[in-house]
Amino acid sequence: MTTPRTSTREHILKRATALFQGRGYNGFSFKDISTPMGIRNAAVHYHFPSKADLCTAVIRRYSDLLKSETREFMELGGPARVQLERYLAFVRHEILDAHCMCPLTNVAVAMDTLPDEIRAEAKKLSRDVLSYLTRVMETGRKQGEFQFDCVAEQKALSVKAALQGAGQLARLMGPEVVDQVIDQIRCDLKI
Amino acid sequence: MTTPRTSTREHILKRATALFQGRGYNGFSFKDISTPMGIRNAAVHYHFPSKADLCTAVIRRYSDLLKSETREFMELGGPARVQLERYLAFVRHEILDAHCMCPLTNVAVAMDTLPDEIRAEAKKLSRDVLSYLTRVMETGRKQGEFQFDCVAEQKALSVKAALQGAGQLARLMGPEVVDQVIDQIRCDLKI
DNA sequence: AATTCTATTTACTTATATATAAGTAAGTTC
DNA sequence: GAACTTACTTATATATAAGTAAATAGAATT
Repeated sequence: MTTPRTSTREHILKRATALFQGRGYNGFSFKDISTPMGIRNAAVHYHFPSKADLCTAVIRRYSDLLKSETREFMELGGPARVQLERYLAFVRHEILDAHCMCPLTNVAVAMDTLPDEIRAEAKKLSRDVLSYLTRVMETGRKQGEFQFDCVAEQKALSVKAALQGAGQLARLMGPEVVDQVIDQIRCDLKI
Repeated sequence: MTTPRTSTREHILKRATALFQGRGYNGFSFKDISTPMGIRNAAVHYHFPSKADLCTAVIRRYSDLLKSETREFMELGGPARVQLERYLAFVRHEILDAHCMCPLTNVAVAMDTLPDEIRAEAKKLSRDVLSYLTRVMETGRKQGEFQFDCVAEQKALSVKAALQGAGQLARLMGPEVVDQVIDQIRCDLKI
């Protein structure tokens, strides 16, 4: 072959991401990855011995992406509003352009059918996302950018929950749902 | 057998409901229903020819349950706060006691892998739930029970989205999440 | 008492899943 | 240029899925 070998692994990971986030753990098979790529199932197994390995890598990758998106703020601070908008744009893109759910949704749904590794990786991700959003909320309130009662952690949790739900309702009721929920989040924060 | 035959169908439906809402469409098989019931797969197929039929019935059943829970209010009106609390208690029970997701979540996640019938049934359900919640929000605001800006429909959508998300995050982060999100919903409505 | 209907089992089929073993061509290292 | 590694392939094992056809047991009907 003349194609550079190193890209195959990354290519598999990209397809697996789209499938895992798009259909859930039990909604796709190795064939859905290998056939469109023009390779064999066994080639996928070569790079990722088991489906658990593959999906763990998918979640870890998502986690890394999120960390690199948020690192700046976590280290330097800055306006919370900008950070929130950045996060909302990221979620919006995932739902509307990539037609993907948050991995947390897919893990939660199939929870009882999943290997431990995947559950653990998703729990880690959920803590990271929530601690990030909590800090955004805290900072935003302290700097007078947002207004809300109750604990910042609880507000962050509710925002995350609403966004996950929005992704699901969008599939059933249409894409406009996403912007409506995002708008309501802003509205409830008095932005 | 001496067991009354008419109950088998209902028993299947109950197990299928727990499995569908608990693991998603692609997360269970006929065996998961038949084996614990001490019957054969074929017996399940007798009552529900295909998995699509079975799951459509599950969603329809949920829909009927919801309708009977909400009919009173939709016909007679009354305090919106009472209705909202009733709905919240229903959702809370589903998540914490039955360990079930909303069927809308499970349909949305597996959307691309599902037969049309199921999708159609879920779309119907989503319209029903949203029109009910929208009316609760409208009535609540009109009667001065709730306070919120923006359109009632949008508020209803956001509440529903947050509750769906809460069910997912609860599996990853613990059951307390549900009450936190519910509390925030009340808080944002100034209840 | 014979017949018919209902619910169910037995015994399959077809399809697909994840995974592994064994082999190989091409590149890489010493 | 021999040994080794990378990135695959073919072939196959094992299991599980959804679904069906035919036989049958018990209940209800005539």
